[in-house]
Amino acid sequence: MSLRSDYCGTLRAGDAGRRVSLCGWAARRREHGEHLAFVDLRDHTGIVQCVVDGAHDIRSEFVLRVTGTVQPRPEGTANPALPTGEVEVTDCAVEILSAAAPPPFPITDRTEADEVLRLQYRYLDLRRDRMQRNLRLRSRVNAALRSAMEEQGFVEVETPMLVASTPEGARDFIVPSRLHRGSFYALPQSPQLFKQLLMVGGTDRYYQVARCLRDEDLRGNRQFEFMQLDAEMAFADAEDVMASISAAVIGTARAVVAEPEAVPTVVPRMTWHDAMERYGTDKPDVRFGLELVELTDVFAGTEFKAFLAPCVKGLRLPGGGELSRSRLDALTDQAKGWGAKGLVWMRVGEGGLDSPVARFMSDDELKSLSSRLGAEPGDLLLLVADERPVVRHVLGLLRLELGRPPVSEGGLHFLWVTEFPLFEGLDEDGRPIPAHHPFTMPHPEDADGMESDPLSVRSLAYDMVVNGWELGSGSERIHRPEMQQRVFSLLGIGPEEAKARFGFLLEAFRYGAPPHAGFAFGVDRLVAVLAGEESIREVIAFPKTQSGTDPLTGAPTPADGRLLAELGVRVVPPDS
RNA sequence: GGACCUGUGGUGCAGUUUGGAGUGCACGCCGGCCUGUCAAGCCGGAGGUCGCGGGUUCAAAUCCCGUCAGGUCCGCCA
Repeated sequence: MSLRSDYCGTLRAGDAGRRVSLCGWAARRREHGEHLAFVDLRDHTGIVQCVVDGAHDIRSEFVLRVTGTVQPRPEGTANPALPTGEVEVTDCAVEILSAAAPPPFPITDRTEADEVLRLQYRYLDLRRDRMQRNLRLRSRVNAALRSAMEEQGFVEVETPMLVASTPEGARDFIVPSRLHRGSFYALPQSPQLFKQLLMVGGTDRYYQVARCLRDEDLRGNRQFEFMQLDAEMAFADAEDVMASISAAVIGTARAVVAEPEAVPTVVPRMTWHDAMERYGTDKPDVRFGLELVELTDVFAGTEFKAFLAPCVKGLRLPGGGELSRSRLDALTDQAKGWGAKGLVWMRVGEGGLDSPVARFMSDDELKSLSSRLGAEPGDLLLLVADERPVVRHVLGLLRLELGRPPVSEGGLHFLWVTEFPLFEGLDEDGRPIPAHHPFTMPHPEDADGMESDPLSVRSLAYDMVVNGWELGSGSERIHRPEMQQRVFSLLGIGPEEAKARFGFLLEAFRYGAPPHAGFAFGVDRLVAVLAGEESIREVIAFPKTQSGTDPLTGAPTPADGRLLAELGVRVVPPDS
């Protein structure tokens, strides 16, 4: 007989009478004297109660094989809290497969141990229901994504991990070459250039569940290494890509969530401009209101000097009049930290607005700002005046601070943000800075003004957002040398530099590049949102801490001196 | 690079504002009792560098300075 006949959590009343062999960990032990004890045996499917004659040698987390008979529990002893609660395993022979030291923290979802401790003993942390659920959800998401892409005729092609460093974008992780001393590989930030080469290579529809690496500061939803569903389509435009990606993401979400019918079938769209004006961010969380309201015109001729600014916006927090003065001061400090010169707050009372600055404003101004914001007694109004980008940024962050629900609440609100600007600003030399990468196609309606008014040119780039998280982004690519040349010259990239940086791609494009467009989105983030987790660390088996260390393995570690010598690498010690 | 929060037996917390004996709660651990429990119960016990270093003080978990680790966020992430 094999070690195991059934999984612990699967036994039901219908199994009564069966002789079974179960394997798992001793989750709990309840002794009732020498000859009766209950052992809760746990595996990834759940827990089942085993009735044993003496359990004194069994300790928490011992690995057991229990052979016994499934029986209905005696009248009145069923446990409705357990899926297996109507049965128990009796007449048990218990075999201790492995003893176990007491775990450093309880293996239960009931309490949450410190995260460093969890990471240090990740193999114990992973035994918990929550983590098993998350790992299995992730596996199903990967499978569903792959099958959605395959069904649409996409072909998975693997691209190299050791690639040439290109100076754009994030900081590269680099790997020294032993055979070419002094030269380095970079680990890929994304397969961007390779997938465009695959388009030239006639692949037509490419996808890859690809590991990407970026040496930038970590966050709750950012790790050094992360997984992207990367895709590119030949003879396709932005619409084709958005349709394919929407189908894959919606299909996947519906395949794995508890209530598939609650997942919207269509992904709504919002322009970048709308998102910035109404939500102050390019990844709006549309699950709640608190939208930003335009007030610039209200204060066009105001006596209140601070509001004689290029932009004034406000938001209304219903019922926010309750906020204490110290909380308002804290919000003001926060707003200043985010770059605002100040924050104007107004409590809406029955008789009017209560605010330290109300007396500097005319009755007309107070009246129109109230009606514009829809102020009701008991509300709090928050106003910021500054350059437009600052106002959006600060109020956008305040909005999240005051209203953002946990990521698991309010359902899944997917959103396409479209018509991103091609350039995000000007550098010191007055040259435009690309918002995406330099192969992004300008919006055809705006391309004429590219040289005269670059900052007003939209691009054919689009982001997918869910519940305020940027899931991923993509664009239609430039495939014609003339257009690529125009963008490069705007960016001040001469032919020599272009050749040095992307020569192989430009060379490839000389040999017949199909029009193409693509997308890439973060699988870790999608899984986290689907799992209702605020941090992608909860859906990664072995993540790193915010400072990029792994408490389990101790990575990163100093390199062996002989190895360094072989690579021709010398370490400069940190300043002492 | 910056702001804020956290660090107290194995675990999760309280104690820190207003300095006065390592004081408390729950879990776990060890031993004993217990034949229907299921977060079992009862009795007993062990277990502490209050993150670390310095300072103030008669006296520091508590106040001050520094530092380390972790987290959240801003910057950064084409």
